Amino acid sequence: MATDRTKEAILQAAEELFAEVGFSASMRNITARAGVNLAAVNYHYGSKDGLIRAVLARRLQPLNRMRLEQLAATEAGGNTSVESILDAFIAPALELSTDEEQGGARFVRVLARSYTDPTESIQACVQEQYAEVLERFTTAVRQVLPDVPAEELVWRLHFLQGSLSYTMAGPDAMSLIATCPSPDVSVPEEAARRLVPFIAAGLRAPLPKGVAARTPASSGA
Amino acid sequence: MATDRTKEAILQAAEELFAEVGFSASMRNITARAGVNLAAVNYHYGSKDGLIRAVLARRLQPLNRMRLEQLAATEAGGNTSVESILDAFIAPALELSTDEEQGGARFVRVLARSYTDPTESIQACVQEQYAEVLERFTTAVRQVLPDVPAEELVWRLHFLQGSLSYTMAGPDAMSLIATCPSPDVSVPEEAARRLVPFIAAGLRAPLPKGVAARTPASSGA
DNA sequence: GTACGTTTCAATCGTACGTTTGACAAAAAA
DNA sequence: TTTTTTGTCAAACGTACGATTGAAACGTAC
Repeated sequence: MATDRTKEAILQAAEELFAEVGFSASMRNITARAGVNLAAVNYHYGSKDGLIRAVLARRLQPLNRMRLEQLAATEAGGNTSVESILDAFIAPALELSTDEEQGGARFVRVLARSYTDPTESIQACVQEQYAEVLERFTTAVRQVLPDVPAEELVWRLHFLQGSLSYTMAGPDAMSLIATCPSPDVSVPEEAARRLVPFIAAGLRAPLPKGVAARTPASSGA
Repeated sequence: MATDRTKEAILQAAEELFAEVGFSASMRNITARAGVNLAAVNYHYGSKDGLIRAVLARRLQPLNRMRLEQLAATEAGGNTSVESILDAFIAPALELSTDEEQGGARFVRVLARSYTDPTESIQACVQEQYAEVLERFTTAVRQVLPDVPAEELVWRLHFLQGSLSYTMAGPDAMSLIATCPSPDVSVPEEAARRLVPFIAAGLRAPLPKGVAARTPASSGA
């Protein structure tokens, strides 16, 4: 069907422009780049909001599926190190970000933008896609690090999410140093390779004052 | 002068709305909340862009000054732990975020938003304000952790920045878990208290593969 | 009190936005 | 063939935006 090409072209153009200028990219810009009519967006996706959700869901769904699969494979293989669990979370994002046939680094930037965007529907979409993954990984890490309370673990996984999204969000944010060798964020591989040990150490960090450690017996109540 | 009240009211209203709905808040909303005329923004700040920069600069300038002062005091006192340096970076932000007479938690959210905003002038403003602080803290941490290469250190400080901004960006992003006790991000104190040990451990983490450790003698070339 | 720079105000400018419409063609179904 | 569905298209809709204007009100110095 010719309609599939139109729908795909819109997704592609939208993804590109969302990465370049953010979600405020106009539908006129998007449809112009896609080479389709302006009304096609509302016809195929109902609204601009629907388009944004479609752009996110197209990549997030396979990404999160891969994360869960790799986590399951890791657990089945008996590898219960923090690094292997973290790798199951980060590596699929890395693969996606280096696969140009998929969104490539482009979509990772879109994803990062979506995390801090105030728009309600974007937040809802991201949360919906992310909820299951976060829950699964929280319980997985909890088993490996039984001394860390559940609440603290959630915090730390959020710190991971923050570092990941901010780092991927764009070269602009990180090219602010003249005196130091500025890191090249355009290669997500580089970021992930450095991020994993950093986060692994953070997850193992001693608890902050006032947060009670959990003894292996008191996990119930 | 009565003009000071107008200028202040605009800053206040803008800060509030930027925290609530992002920088896309309209000038009509801002001036309506401030109880001033629409044209006052362009009169006092030249443009909406100028207003955004003014909102950021008003808080960032004192904040960064305090960070540098506290860092200098820490170094003068001979306390050269990673935690004390990190504290000099985070604690002033925390104090600002708990001081309701200053921006309070509100501004921290605005600040977090500014980090990931794609708008060029916002990026430029943040980078300008942040450059000196980042450089100073990089060299400070480098002295405490001489084995970590400069480039790696820049990466890790960016991870810190990412975690901080994402965590503060909004309660929405973090209230996505039903099964776990959801963290309360509306209290930045809470976030900072948990963030410091996390980041400190990350800074001390073993280097990723492929990143050569720096021997104390080979720091030159 | 008059003159002058500063600040406020209502009104309006032009532009860009997301969305809708109705005509039209092409394919599918009857 | 007729009917219906599906998709595309140019044009326009109403709204909201940032910015500007010129006149009015203010404070201040002479």
